[in-house]
Amino acid sequence: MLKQERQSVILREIDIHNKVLSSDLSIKLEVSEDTIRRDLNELAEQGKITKVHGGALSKSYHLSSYPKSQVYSVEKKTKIAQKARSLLRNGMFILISGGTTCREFARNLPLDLNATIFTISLPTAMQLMEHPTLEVVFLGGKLSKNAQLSVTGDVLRQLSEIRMDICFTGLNGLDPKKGMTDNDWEVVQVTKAMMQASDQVVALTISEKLNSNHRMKVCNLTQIDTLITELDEEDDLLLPFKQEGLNIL
Amino acid sequence: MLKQERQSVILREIDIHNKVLSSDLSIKLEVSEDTIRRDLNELAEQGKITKVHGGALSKSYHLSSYPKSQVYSVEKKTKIAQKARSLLRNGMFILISGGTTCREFARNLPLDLNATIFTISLPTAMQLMEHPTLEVVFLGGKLSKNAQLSVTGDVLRQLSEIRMDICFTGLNGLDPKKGMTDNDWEVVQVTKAMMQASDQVVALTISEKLNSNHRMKVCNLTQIDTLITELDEEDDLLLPFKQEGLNIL
DNA sequence: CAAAAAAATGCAAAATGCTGCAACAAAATT
DNA sequence: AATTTTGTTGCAGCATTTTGCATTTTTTTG
Repeated sequence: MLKQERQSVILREIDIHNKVLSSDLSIKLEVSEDTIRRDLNELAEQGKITKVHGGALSKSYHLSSYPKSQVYSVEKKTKIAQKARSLLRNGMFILISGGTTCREFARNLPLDLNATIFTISLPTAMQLMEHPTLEVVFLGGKLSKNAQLSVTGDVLRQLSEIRMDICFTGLNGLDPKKGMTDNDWEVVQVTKAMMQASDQVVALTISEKLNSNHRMKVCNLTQIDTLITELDEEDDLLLPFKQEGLNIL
Repeated sequence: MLKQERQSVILREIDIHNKVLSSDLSIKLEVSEDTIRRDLNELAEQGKITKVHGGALSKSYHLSSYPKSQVYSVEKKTKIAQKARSLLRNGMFILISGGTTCREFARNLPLDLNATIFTISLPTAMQLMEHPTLEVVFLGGKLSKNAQLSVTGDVLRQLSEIRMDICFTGLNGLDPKKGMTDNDWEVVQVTKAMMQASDQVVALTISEKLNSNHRMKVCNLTQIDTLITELDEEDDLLLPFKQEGLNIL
């Protein structure tokens, strides 16, 4: 086996498992550990991996700066939640997605609301469990660790089989021209499906996320019915969205 | 396990819980406490954590986020969780149900376990999301407010369509003659289905629940393979169960 | 203050890494 | 074709790192 072959095997291995052990590779590739070490040194010099005692790690393996998930801008989100309450009616079938804004909304639902709420987000579901009267249905599937919501498996099928009155969704970026955008592919897919499943789509977002863009497109503005931010209805920032036909609260 | 991996795991733990105990980490990571102490010292020197007597704390927040107080008999349940670890293997498909004992089990899973875990319990799922390597699948459905788990709808069907290696379930009453009993009809149904779906059934319970009975029957003792309590294997309380053929841990 | 828990220290065993060297193969040169 | 050059590999010997254990010291707790 050629050196390059070996090294690409090593890189692939690291890509998959985030780590390799010299001893494992030695056996698997049938060369001495010295050779493996030399390979690892070369790859490390090229900056492709991080060499450590006993093997090597993927460069992206540094969870050290793991972003702490805390709810920021709580006041704004509470304000949004309170505006959104005006859209609720007893007997509705409501879809609520994930994110801290939706969670805040879930926390602020009227205590006397009688409705059936579907969700795909674990934290949102936990929040909804505290409500006295709501029926809560969780649409299950494989859970994404980042977003803490169901992203694959049955979710898309399940969403295609239900019809909801209204869908409340958070978002990452909203632009008058480019529409709603996000940077997590799985989240994009499932958000699209949620919108499809609902008669009415309501976007909840703090104003910071207006006029910002991300890699992947979720939908055009035309697919959103109502936009709720913490801003006053007449705020200039909202004008472009109003002109595109969105209902602003 | 490589040193760097271990340290990443430690950092992650601290990020999530804001604190770690050397003794916990020693057990979870299967190294001596000396090694853990050395790791903590290194991380502290790098300024990433704050070392304290008995473990370490996050630099930013000095309060624990995990409401241990809500779980009663934590020590017993931790002991059970640790015994249960011996049944786990990499690559397994594992079903974990709800209840505080199961949650404690979920909290104590080995940090290097690679497995796919299915659950129907919201709190268990939340706990599992904190694990670095596990795949987590939530079996959705209408959520029971009492038990905080999926009880109807698709759950029973979904459970009938999968085959798990092992099922860990908590329980409310276990009697040598009357078998496993509970007092929530929906929970009984879904527990039955979970047992059906698994090759092996493991019951986790604190000893208080032994020899107590409830209204509805879940199953006979013969349908349980292993019983794990906080008691010593030789405890007299366990004798009747051993005689019925249960494997005791 | 005394007992228990945790930490520090020193030490030894094991694992891993490094260096120089020789064997060998492939490519380049004469 | 023969020789030189270059690169790769495995090995032996030595250095370094890591880890666990025994012992002593420090801290915590009642």
